[in-house]
Amino acid sequence: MSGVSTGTVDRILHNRGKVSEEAQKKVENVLKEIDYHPNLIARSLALKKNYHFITLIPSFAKGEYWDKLCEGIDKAEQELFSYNVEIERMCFNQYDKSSFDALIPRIEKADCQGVVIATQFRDSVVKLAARLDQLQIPYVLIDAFIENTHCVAYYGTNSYDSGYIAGRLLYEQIRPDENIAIFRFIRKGEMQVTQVTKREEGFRSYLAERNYGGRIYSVQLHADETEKNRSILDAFLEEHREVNAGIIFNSRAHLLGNYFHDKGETFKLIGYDVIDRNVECLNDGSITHLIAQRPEVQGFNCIRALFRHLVLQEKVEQINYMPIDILMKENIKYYNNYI
Amino acid sequence: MSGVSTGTVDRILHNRGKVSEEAQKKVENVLKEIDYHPNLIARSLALKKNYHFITLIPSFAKGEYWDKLCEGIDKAEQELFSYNVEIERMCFNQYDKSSFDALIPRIEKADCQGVVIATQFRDSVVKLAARLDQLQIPYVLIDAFIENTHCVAYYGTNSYDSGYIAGRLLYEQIRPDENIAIFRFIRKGEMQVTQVTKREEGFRSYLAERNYGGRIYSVQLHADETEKNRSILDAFLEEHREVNAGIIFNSRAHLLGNYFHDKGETFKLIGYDVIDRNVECLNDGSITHLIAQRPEVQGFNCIRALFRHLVLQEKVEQINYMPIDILMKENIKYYNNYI
DNA sequence: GCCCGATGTGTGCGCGAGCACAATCAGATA
DNA sequence: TATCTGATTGTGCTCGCGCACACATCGGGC
Repeated sequence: MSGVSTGTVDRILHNRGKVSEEAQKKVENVLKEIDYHPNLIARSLALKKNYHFITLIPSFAKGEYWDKLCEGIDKAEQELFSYNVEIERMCFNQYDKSSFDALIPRIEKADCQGVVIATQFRDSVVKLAARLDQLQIPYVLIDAFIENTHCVAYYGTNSYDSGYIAGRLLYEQIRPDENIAIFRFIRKGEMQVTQVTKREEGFRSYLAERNYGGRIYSVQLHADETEKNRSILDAFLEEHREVNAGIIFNSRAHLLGNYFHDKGETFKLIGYDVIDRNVECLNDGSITHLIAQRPEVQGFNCIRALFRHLVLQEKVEQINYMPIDILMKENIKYYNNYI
Repeated sequence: MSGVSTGTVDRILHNRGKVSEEAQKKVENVLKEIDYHPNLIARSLALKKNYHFITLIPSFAKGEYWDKLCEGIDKAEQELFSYNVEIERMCFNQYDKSSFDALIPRIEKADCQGVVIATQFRDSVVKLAARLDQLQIPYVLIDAFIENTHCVAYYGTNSYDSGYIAGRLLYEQIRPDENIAIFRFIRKGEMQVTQVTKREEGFRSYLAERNYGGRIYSVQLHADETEKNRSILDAFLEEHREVNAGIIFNSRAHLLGNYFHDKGETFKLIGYDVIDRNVECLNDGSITHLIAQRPEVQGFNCIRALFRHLVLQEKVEQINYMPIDILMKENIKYYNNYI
């Protein structure tokens, strides 16, 4: 259209220089005129580049949070198959920082084009991020945002606000001076996750703003010790017969739900995360509300962010707070994986 | 790999016949061995087909439901640009069936490959669907599912259940015998939408199951007549001072929210749809809950369904109920357009 | 022995881009 | 005038696939 060869147009599009001003002008005019946009499909075909992404997330069992997140990653991988995007999944033990650290050298050697990182271990992530910055490998963070990094994108919820909402949900179910319980599961060697701390802060803030006048008991339970927990709970409830509402800030609400269900007692319980076992409790009434985000969407978006950044070269929003979803028995069945 | 030419492989892949059994075997073995999947990108490039989709939705103002839905459609169009997908938007007047009917011949003449239809006018949609079935043009329904059609997909919410949930949300805020109000906006010539009827059924069912003992008043208001409504509401609230909770089953909750806000009165109000004006009310406290679905996701998915069906030739789930989202002041700000 | 159609099989082009390399041209230099 | 040089510009191949068309082989009818 402008009377020059495709080679010249190519030079202009990618401004590789070596083009006369005259040609430049002519071509630019035509580009504007026809509102030219490169055909990304043809480009991807011609480039024939392979994209190797690595995901670094905690290992998981079927139906758990990270399993659902992985579903989203799988979906993204399928969808991007024809763009030669391949995803390598590396898992670490979320209760063992060293298992995370051990993966760092493997990533450096892997010759990958992008990394998705679950931010369980803040310091290690900062270290890894710095290394990736050096290597100019883009990365995406899931779960908690970490300021000192140059991540391409972050996907997670605002923990404080999700706790704040939990505050409202519980508060609306009790009298303004009714005592409540916060349940905690401690596992040997497991440190308190920031996320959980922040949720609790938000929760307490809401109650404080409402001038809530009850007492908040803290009940310590032990992961994987059902019998011991049973007696702790029995003792607690015996001592505090007036307490019939509580909250737990991680995804283990089902352990409590099962306890109350077995006992045939109704208790207003709020928990986090739509994992299969929590959903069962929601359905049988032993959990009243779940606060959640869509892990599948989160996983999908992480991969897509890398893809958009690298392949489509679009600008990706850096901080992406996931919507905070409120699930009850009545709407859980429609909480499908719309990706 | 199997010693035959690409032409033969092509014949086998598309089973166009004219292939010896021997060649067939050899090629199939290799295909299995390398787990062959066609490169959709290259295919789409080679086919160089243009896809012309038409959307048939009500006309809208900025920030309204259908506007948001259109955002999703825009997004899909952008994303599918390189696949030569083009979308023509046809709008009708949602209060005038004839405006819908008038578009039917235009669609028939338009030589399109797919249609998205908002199901305001059931009979007309059935007629159009039958015509499209004849022409073998796939179509997707939004809003209400209509049984007698062969739509490729349907995206919408279950109206009954979304009303049922509203029942719970309101019930939890009142005493079990406290009187409440259902507000309705009547517009001249506007017929009651099925969706609204179903929501009310669900709502009443919930209360009935709870053995709710209060009275449910029905308050008739008039769209576009603010002054008249003000006096109707003044009169109603004067007569029924005990009523301070209510619901409205369409997206016009903001009209009531504004009324209560102006009056400086607190009233527990539940409404539908995250449209801009409802969000303002949620934020200033004049609406307590909104029940919603993500219109952007819905719009996006409709187009994507046609794309997947026609271009990717994937199987698309026919009935897709959208999640029923519960929005409050505290979580509305995170209700972004994650597509 | 020749032409015929039927049945298999192979070849070449192009979709829209990227990229390496070849070609052209004007002016400077020997 | 012939050669060289640097600045431009053009050409040709490739990516993986679809498709039209050319080609080869074989048996049957005249």
